[in-house]
Amino acid sequence: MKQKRPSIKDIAKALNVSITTISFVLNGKGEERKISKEVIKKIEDYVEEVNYRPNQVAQSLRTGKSKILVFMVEDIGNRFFAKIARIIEEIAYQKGYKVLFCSNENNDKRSRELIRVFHERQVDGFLIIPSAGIKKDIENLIKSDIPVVLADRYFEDLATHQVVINNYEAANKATQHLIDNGFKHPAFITIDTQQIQMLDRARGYRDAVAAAGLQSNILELPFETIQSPEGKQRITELLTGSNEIDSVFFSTNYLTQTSLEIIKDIDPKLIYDLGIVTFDDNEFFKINNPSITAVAQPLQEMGEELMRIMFKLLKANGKEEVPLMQSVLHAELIPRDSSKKK
Amino acid sequence: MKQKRPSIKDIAKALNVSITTISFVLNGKGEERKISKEVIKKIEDYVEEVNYRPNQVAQSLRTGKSKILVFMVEDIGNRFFAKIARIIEEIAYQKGYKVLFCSNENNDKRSRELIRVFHERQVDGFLIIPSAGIKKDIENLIKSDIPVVLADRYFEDLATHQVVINNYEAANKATQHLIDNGFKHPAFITIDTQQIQMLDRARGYRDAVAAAGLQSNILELPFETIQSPEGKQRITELLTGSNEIDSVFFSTNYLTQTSLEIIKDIDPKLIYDLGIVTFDDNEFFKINNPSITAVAQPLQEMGEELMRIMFKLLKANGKEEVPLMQSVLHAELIPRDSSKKK
DNA sequence: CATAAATGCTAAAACGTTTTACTAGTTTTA
DNA sequence: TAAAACTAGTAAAACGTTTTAGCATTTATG
Repeated sequence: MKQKRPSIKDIAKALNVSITTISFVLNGKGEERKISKEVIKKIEDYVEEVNYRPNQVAQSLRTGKSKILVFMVEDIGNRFFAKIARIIEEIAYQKGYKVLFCSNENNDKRSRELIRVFHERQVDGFLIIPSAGIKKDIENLIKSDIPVVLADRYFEDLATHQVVINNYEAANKATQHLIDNGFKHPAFITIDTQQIQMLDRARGYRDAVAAAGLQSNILELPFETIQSPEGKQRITELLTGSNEIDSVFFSTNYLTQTSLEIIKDIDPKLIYDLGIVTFDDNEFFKINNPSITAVAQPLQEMGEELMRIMFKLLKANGKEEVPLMQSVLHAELIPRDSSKKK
Repeated sequence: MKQKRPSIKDIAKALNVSITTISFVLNGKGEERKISKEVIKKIEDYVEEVNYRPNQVAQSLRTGKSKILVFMVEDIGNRFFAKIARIIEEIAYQKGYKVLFCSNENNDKRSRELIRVFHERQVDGFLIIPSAGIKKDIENLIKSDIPVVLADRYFEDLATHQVVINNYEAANKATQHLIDNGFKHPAFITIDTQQIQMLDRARGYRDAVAAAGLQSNILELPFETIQSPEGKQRITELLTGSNEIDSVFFSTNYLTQTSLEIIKDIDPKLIYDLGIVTFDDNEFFKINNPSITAVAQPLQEMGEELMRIMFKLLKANGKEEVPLMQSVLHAELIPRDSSKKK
């Protein structure tokens, strides 16, 4: 038979003390509240014996804290986000927090909905990789005094705690790397978005080709079309068209993935001729033939930094004013075979 | 200024009705409880106006339901689990449930800890990819009348609701496929575990080589050593040793990943000679040179089936007896270049 | 020796819901 | 026309905690 978990009340009855006393003891305030050693011992022993665990829902209702954080990403099925998620989970658990993950599909409506739902659920903090159009919502969230840390991207003229990488510099170097290796016509394939990290990467590319006196060649694909025939068509056109592209820099992992497929479809040998650099590293890029040069984001560091900031905010507890915490981490170019001039 | 969210009590005061009435109306019991049209309208309008949202924590405390499910996997950073997670998340959200993901690292102690923590948090159901030694804990969990569905693996002589694939058959066919393609010495690399899905895969392999009158050659690596020099050493030995291995069947994705690296290290050309088949597909296997033959698990279907069962259990609500629901889905062999005899 | 302070505890309110049991008035039934 | 049944609600308990305010005793202080 399923038997009810003991509550603080049951313990009180069994030990003939008040629930107040028990609560104090359980929360380590026994000494402070001058509860005698014997009573403390008695309570602790009994709690141990019946394996009492406080009901966290009741605690949440009373204290307004849930010990739950939310990590909102584009797609938890995507390696980049999943890896960070794993790191965040680990750190959170060590501190007694749980993490709810959710995917916004880069969609503003969905982001809004998710923020609303979790706000209602009294989560203690938000770690958000925001879609482009939810600046207002983020602002409101922050106004309601709940800890919010943005990752990967941010909003211009909205002061937020955030952890990003040096996108401009990294993209600039990556393009430079292609140029240094003798490529004369590096193209840039990216998604059509106003997200700042993508704009920065594009700027990095443009400045690098301009500095080298080369011509810039950018293909911007709408997010939705990437997997579609239309998107594939446009990539194919760029690669086989009349302009003499000799190398490509991809702004993000899923573009690379799709494009590598297309490149293989066009001609299995093409990949040996084309210079390739991609944003976001992947175990398989190392294995691939040829191995793929990548800009590796410091996932571990990003997760740690995000949580460091989050815990600072949680500690401050909306009481004291905290200075803005904004970290810019460094992504590292990992040169491999795909960017060597053949 | 941060202002308190309105509670049901505030509404009651504003409209001069009782909180009971409001609760009934909000829960769609207005008609049933004979609340007049006017009052219903009045309440609904006001609720809309002040954008009232019930406090879910309070609801949980009162009803004992949290509308939160847990999906426990080995490692949420692993593609296989992350993809299923995404599918589960999607279905859950549609039904108003949230999903907490957690990684047990294939570790019993950690699994236990996680189960305990979430049980305390009153989650409504568990979707679990269990580590090998937590049979007892799963049993207890089920006894406490909370919905539990296992995925990917199960326990012998413990009747659980579960969704698995036809591991034996799939492994058998995969090995057969190598043999059919002319490989005479297929090896099997797997992890050293008592997990049933791995044992089934091993059986599938053994039976296939035996049926063909070939010799079986199995390398079992402890889970912890896979990324370590020791593990790499043993894989290297198998591949370069005196026994004339001409092909390998990998039992799981992370083994393949590590091994492909090793193969590349041994000799970049080796991969073109070696026959390779792996369990678990990956976007990059299609792209790889040569493309890698894989046994693809039906992720979408697995997620859907898991949730179908979970919702059945949630609906039954521990009241009515539900028949055991056990699904065996079919993994599909996707032949690619790596298993063609050269 | 009277008062003040410290000691060791407890009663009860509060968090925001759901739900059971009830009520006062109106309508129907026999 | 008295009793039964219905209508349109409401009061209050309960879920399991935390926390404020307070209450007897005992000990210290002047």
